[in-house]
Amino acid sequence: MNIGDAAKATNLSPKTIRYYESINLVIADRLSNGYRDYADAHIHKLRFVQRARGLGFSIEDCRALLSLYEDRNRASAEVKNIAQKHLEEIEAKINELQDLQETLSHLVAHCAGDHRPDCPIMDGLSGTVHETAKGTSKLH
Amino acid sequence: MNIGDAAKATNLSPKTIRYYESINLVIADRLSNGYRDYADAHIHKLRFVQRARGLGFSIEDCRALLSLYEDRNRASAEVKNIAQKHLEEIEAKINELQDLQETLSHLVAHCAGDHRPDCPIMDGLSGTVHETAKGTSKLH
DNA sequence: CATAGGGATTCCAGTGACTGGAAGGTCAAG
DNA sequence: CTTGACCTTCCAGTCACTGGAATCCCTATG
Repeated sequence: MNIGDAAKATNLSPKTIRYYESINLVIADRLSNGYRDYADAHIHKLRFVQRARGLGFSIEDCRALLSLYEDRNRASAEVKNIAQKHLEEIEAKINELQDLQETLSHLVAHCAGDHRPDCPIMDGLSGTVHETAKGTSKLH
Repeated sequence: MNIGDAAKATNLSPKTIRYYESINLVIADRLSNGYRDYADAHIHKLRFVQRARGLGFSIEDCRALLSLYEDRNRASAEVKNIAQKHLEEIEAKINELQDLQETLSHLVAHCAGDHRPDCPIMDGLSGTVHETAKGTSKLH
């Protein structure tokens, strides 16, 4: 199975599959013409990574999860540990974004949004206005 | 005022301030020795950008907002438009993350997390298990 | 006056996870 | 034999910085 078919089978792009190989995540065999060759085991690994990425795991998490996936003697505790950490990061980010949402939606709600220059959003950004007791939020 | 003091006054790093200048966002004057020189107007702009970034606006949004900030004849509608779009992106991302959180927290909750290899998280990632009717989520 | 330090300057490279595009090799069909 | 669809590699760009190297400038002290 060549890379195009592997792409269809995994819902990844050929580019992404080549990228995964370049970082030694999933390495295909090669045919005599230099083309990559994908067997079922490769497809399973790629689909595994595709799902893990879809759940927001980083590539390094995927690498760790993949090696646990291949390990018949793994402890589920190791898997759970990775997933738990990731879940906490997601929850932290949700909280961050909800804070931003709250601040922004208030500003937006109070802006007339007409031809006049007066604008509570601008006032908020320029510090004209008393800040809410949040501390400056940082994304990422 | 040189860049170190400007950094303290704006809660940005000198690196970041130089970066902002390199992308023509906030351009300082120069002293005869080549040092950047920051006047009050520069500091106000930098603080404005710092707050906007803190609310998650992209640099390009900041650029647009800054030019509206400087425009005495702006229409608040333009500001609101930018903020509204950004707010919608934030809300979309919150929804995405909440979907992930739900899926992940279920998987994590059902994993024993002990020395045994059996693991519902792994089952979920390997596609062993029936998927919930969500469609594959994509992060960005 | 030499020197030591703490600034400042520029430029290059790296981050994460791809994606786009160029230049070229391979294969099956007509 | 040509066409077109595929494959290969490599380089560059994304976003918003951040780290680090090499060099320069300013002030204070011995």
